[in-house]
Amino acid sequence: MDEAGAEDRRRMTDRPARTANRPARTGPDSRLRLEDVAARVGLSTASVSLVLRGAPGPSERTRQRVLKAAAELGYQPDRNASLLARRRTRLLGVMVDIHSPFHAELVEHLHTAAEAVGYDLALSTQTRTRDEDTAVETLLAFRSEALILLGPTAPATTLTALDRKAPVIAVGRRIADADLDVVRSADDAGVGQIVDHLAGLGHRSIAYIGGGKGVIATDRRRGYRAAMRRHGLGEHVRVLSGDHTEQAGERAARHLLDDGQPATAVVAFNDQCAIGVLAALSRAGVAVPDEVSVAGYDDDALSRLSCFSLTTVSQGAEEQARCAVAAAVERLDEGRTTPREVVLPPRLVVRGSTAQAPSTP
Amino acid sequence: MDEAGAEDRRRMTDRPARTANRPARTGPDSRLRLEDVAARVGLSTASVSLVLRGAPGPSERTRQRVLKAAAELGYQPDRNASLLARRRTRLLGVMVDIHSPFHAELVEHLHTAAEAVGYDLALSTQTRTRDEDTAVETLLAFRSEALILLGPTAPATTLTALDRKAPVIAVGRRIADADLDVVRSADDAGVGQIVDHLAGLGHRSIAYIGGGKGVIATDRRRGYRAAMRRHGLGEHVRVLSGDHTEQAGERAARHLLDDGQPATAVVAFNDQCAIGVLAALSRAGVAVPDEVSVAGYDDDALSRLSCFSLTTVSQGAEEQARCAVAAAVERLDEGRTTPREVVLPPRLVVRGSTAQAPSTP
DNA sequence: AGAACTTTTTAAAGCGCTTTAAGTGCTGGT
DNA sequence: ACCAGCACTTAAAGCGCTTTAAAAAGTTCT
Repeated sequence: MDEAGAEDRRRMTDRPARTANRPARTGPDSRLRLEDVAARVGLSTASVSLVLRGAPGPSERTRQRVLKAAAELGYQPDRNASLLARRRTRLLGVMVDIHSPFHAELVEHLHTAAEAVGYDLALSTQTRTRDEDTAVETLLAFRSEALILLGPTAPATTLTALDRKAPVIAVGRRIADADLDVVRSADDAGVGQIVDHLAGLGHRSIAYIGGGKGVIATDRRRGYRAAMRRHGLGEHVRVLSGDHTEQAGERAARHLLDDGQPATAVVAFNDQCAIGVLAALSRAGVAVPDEVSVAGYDDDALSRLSCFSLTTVSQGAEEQARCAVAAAVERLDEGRTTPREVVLPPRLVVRGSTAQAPSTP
Repeated sequence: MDEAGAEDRRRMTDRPARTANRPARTGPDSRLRLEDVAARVGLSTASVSLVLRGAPGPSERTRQRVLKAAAELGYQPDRNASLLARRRTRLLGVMVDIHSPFHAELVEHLHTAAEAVGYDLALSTQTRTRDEDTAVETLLAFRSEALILLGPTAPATTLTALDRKAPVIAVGRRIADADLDVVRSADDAGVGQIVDHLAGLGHRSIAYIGGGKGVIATDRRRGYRAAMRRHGLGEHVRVLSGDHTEQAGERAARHLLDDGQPATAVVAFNDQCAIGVLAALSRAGVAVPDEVSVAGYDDDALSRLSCFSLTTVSQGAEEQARCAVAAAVERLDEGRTTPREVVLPPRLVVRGSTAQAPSTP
């Protein structure tokens, strides 16, 4: 009875039953459909759909039979069709710079965070040959419901415009006057923690190597100044110009060495730059951390190398990822419409490049 | 006339015309449909579809009007719906380890290569918390037509099984006896080039630090042995055990130093390991490259740092990416069914860590 | 046994797009 | 006039799934 019913039903579809004569090696169009498994158990596609999504309704018996059949057939639902049918895609579009190790970490945590709330991730990368716009277009074409942009460089106006197509969550960059969600870490506080750490070790002459004039660089520099003053070291404030490169670090370090009054500690804009400092000091025969302490920022993979063992600041990728996903969910599922900025405290990572200030006899 | 027609047509759909009362801030379900732009110009969706895909048929006048309307409305096609309707997705699923800089480069080139042949990329990453299976499942759920797996670690049997669902192209790893496409670089030849380079600089005592017992490590070690023999340096062959880490490099380097007869050149399994060697040598006061030359493998970002300036071997990401996409296209569009292995020659990158062998007086 | 529910199951209408067969007008030839 | 032939256009049938309203099958209670 059951079987006969199944046969009839199959014949009702006007497409030939592909299941029967499927070639061993399947081409692009050879996948099983919901209907195939429905036919197998002699039920409607509706029931099968219900079971497969764990929706309430089907009886236990039906449930078992369907699951068994689906497993035997190796059925795999077509996400596209499914998403087209429900009105939602439950897809979060993530733009990353695939060359950035920090973004890599973020993506890792975004995955887990998104999964927890039943969302999927669509990844699109911006590279030297593929700009932000293209990446975002792709994300939109996949019908991402929200856009999580890691370190976007587009101007605030562009982002605001984009936000009208889908909620935008900018991660890692402070964005002035844009009407959108921002998740970032407190760069000033991060540098502040480094200065606290060094001051606690007895350092007084703590120099800073800046990172240029970007938003982030400005914040970090401000954090340095504020922390120095907080420790009553206002007169020791010393900012050298630099950028995010190793070369800048080397240059700045040489400047310091050539000076009459070298610092006992150097804080660099980021890890790359700090490594330049290390290189220059080592070349000059200055011992780190015995004579000079050095600190970076970002907790790059670099800073973990035993030959550097750099004290640095970690940006808390996991927390940022969680907040970004939470922000997206609030927008999509909880109807929040007013933009929100989340600023997270970074975390000091003490390694071997900082130590007690040399005793000044 | 035109306008009235448009009105009628719009009313024919039983969904309320969303275009009219769309909220300023669009929710997940607020996008324009093909029908909206069709209504705007008073044409059928079929014509609009034709125009938008640049298909032949529509007249120039129609073409212009449609394009104009689409632009004005800011229409963006729904990729999902579109892909569901054609039977193809033209999507290549790419599994990457998002933490790998080399994969990052590959992805970059995969993008351009895929675009050139009209394919799109779906990215899915494997991480510490997300295994290969999950990543591949995602790719399949998006209905990728082929799977490009970067550095897959799954056993050959698993990959072969997977290949029956969609053509699999394994990149970067030699896979014995699996019935699938492989694109990789010739690891043995790469190490051979390093040895050639060093031998050409007059080195005779060239030691090698192995990378364990993986497929790649085996190939590289074989390449070292073969090259040494080719240069008549068979009796100088010296393989130290190691792995892919900095620590292994340090350990091996200390071994060499403690030995009575240290080598004048050290070739490491990879860059990380080579950097461990550099660290150990520097600590021991041995000058690189004046006393000892050091070389790595992979052309990591690390090796480019000026403080290392490591001679190494680049794997030619671009070429590998091109070949991987080409392989996928052959499978999908040209009906190739027999597996093919593409082995590309790597490229020596000479930097500052290798130099003329010290004259032995 | 039949009413009044409750639990399961399903038919059918889409989702937004592509595609094909069938139109609809126009030429121009006879 | 009439028809063949051409250039466009479009109605309609899907793609594989979800969802809803309604039918079918079971229960329980008088």
